[in-house]
Order: sequence, then C-alpha cells, then structure tokens
Amino acid sequence: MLVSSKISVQKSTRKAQIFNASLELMRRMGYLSTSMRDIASAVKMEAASLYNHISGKEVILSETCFLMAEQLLKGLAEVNDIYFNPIEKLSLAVKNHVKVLTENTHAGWVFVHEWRNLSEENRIRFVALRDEYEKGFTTILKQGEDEGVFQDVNNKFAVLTILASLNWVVEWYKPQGDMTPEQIAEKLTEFILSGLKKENN
Amino acid sequence: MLVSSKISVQKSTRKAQIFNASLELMRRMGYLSTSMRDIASAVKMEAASLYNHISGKEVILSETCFLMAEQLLKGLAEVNDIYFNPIEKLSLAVKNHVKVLTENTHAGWVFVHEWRNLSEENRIRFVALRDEYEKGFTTILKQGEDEGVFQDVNNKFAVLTILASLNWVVEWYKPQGDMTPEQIAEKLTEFILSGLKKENN
DNA sequence: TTGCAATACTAACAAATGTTAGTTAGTTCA
DNA sequence: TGAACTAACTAACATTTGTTAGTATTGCAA
Repeated sequence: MLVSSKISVQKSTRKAQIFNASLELMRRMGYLSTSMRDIASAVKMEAASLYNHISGKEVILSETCFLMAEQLLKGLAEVNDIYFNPIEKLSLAVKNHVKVLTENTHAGWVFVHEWRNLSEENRIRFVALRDEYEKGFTTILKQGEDEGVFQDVNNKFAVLTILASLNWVVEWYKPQGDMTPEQIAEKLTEFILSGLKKENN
Repeated sequence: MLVSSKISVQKSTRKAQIFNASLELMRRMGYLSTSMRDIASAVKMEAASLYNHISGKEVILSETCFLMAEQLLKGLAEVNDIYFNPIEKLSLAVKNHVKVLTENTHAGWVFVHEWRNLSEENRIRFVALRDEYEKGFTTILKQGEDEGVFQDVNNKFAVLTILASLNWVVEWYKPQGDMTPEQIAEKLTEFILSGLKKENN
C-alpha cells in the first residue's frame, strides 16, 4: 500500500462524524451551499454546538484538501524514488492517484471541486502543493522522453490533460460500481499510454 | 465555421455588458460568491437597477449554460451528420468542443464549473442535454469499433475520460497563450487517439 | 412640447449565514 | 464531595444576500 488513509479510517469521534456528514453534504450540495445548520442537523445537534468540535466551517474544507494533497504527494514521491522504468512509474502514479481519490469518495470530490473556496492564504498554499504534484508528473514524462519511450510532447499540456482525466474519476466512481479502483487505474493508464487507435499495442 | 457564437458577438447593449461583467466576475470568484452588488458595481449601477435588464441572477447562469450546450450539440450533430470516417469525426468533434469553450473563455469556464448551481428544474434539463452530448461521442466511438479502427474499450468510460480532458481546457487556455484553439484541438486529438507511447504512429 | 417608455436611483425587506456569548447538564477523577 | 472538563443548548449578533416597491430622470417619438 503506497499511502495510508486518515480520512477513511476515522474513529467515530464526534469530530469525525461531523467531517463525514459535512463531506457527504458538500458533495451533494457544494461547499458554499452547505450551511453549518445543515451540517449540525445531519449530526443531530445545533449549529453552535459544532464549535465545540471544530473551529469553523473552513477547517472542514482545508483539512480535507490538505490531507488529500499530502497523500497524493507522498504516493508520487515514493513512486519517483523507487522505480526506474518511466512506464511503470506512470502506471503506479496513476494507480496511487485513483486510489487516494476513491478511498473516500466524498473527500475526493470535495478536494477536486471545492479547493477554490479556500481562504486566500490556504488557497495559495494549496496551489503550491498542486504545482509540486504536477512537477512530479512532468519529471516522469521527461524521463520517458529522454529514454525514448514517450513521444516528444508538450509536457505541461500533457500533464494537465492527464491529471484532468484522473481527477474526473471523482465524478462517476461508485464503490458499488462495476469497476474497482485498480481496474479503473489500469484502464486509465492504458488510455494515457496507448490512446484509442487499434494499431497501437 | 461549424457553429456561430452568440455570447462572444454581443452588441454592446446594457444587458450584454452585464453578462460580460458577470461572467468575468464569476470566473474569478465563482457563481455563488459573485453578488448582484458585485455585478452592479462592475457595470457602474446599483444592484436594483440590474433588474431593468435581467430578471434575476440565475438567468445569467442558465442562459450561459444552455447557450454553450446548444452550440456544442449543434456542432456535434453536424459532425455526426456529414462525415464518415470515425477518426475524422472524432477529430472534428474535438475541434468543435475546444472552439466553443475557447470562443468566450469566461462563459466556457462558467459553463464547465457552475452548472451545478442551476435551479433544480434547469439542472435537470441541462443534464439531459449533457447526456445527449455524451451519447453523440459514444456513437462515434462505437462506429470506430465496428469498423475496426478503434480499440474495444469501455465506451462510457472512454467518453467521460475524453470529455474530462476536453473540458479541462477552460482551466488553462489563455487567448494570448502560445497555442491557438486549433493547435490545442490538434494536440488533444493526437493524445486521445495515440496516447503517449512512442511506438504508436 | 408633450407623453411615454426605458433606465436609473433610494430604501427597504425577509431570509439565510457564520459565529459568539452565556448557560446548563453530564461525566471524570482527585 | 466537589472541581474541572466536555459537549450540548438557547439566544442573539452583524452581515450579506437576492429581490421588490416606489420614484426620479432621461431621451426619443408624436
């Protein structure tokens, strides 16, 4: 296992209940449209009582975003440290990405969609992490190019396109669906590497 | 030209000014965080005066979303009607998609990101159009498979992944950037068809 | 010039929001 | 027992929000 999950393995503390309920609500209605009163009523308390457990609405968003970012970065770092073959690296990076996003589907969705609503300070920190993550992918592509395994593409363009397809997983992945995260990762890797044309192997 | 633009070729009526200012603000701050007072001050009037020109905040969002959807669908329909070769079809569908999204960058962004904030009634209508659009792409892929040009992939999966990469264009496209919409479309088509591996043609 | 339609304004509303203050009940533990 | 802590409550706050009502001004058509 590349990365350990903190969000999905929560003790059932009141704080954890609040987080879980919040993330579910935010996935359904969006961060801004989810009020503290909505959250409170989901965990059967008054809005004011939430402040005995969390310091404000934004920490739900920020803790989620930064935890996910941390997991993604950690996984990518491990991949970039350990394995040599660029194809293998890319494949493992994709697997890690899908794994992290699907481990807690609500958190994954909120992470992908709602980071824009972070306070300015947090947003700046977050974007820095995102840039770092993108750089990790760029490194893999560059290595692939240098070794003559990958086409000579516009790296920035390619990385963004790849990450776009990876992130879209949060849109339609269902734990009870007909594809496991591993299968999804495999299909995505295949798509990224070989595209649609049949002549390709 | 496959599709004519309505949003980008606006007469400078007061309503058009309001729409333009709104879309720019909404791209920067999001739909929900953009208040009528923000919009009003951007066009130098009072919030209440906006109602002489538009019936409410949501019409800005809904008109934008449905206009974009209409343009996308129209372009796709033309492609599916006229051309025969699936590869050519896909390539033209991609080109149309990128074209529509980049013609008015703010509208494109709002369309991709904010449709979730439509009223329930509009959201249902919108999702129906989106499903129809996805079906158009599925048809192309299926044809490619039947003719032995495309790999035998999970079509639903492939279409969603493809559209994800196409939509991500709104994230980073800049009219003054170093790639034209046509070049972007070309690169995307290449990526979708052939992937990253070098052995592919 | 008169009159009307278009467009702007001021004022205000009712609702919703995140959060704070102050209080109370229950539990833990010395 | 009693002190300290935890976690719930009620009440209220200051803002912000989209929108409406009513009124003034403007500019064009008759």
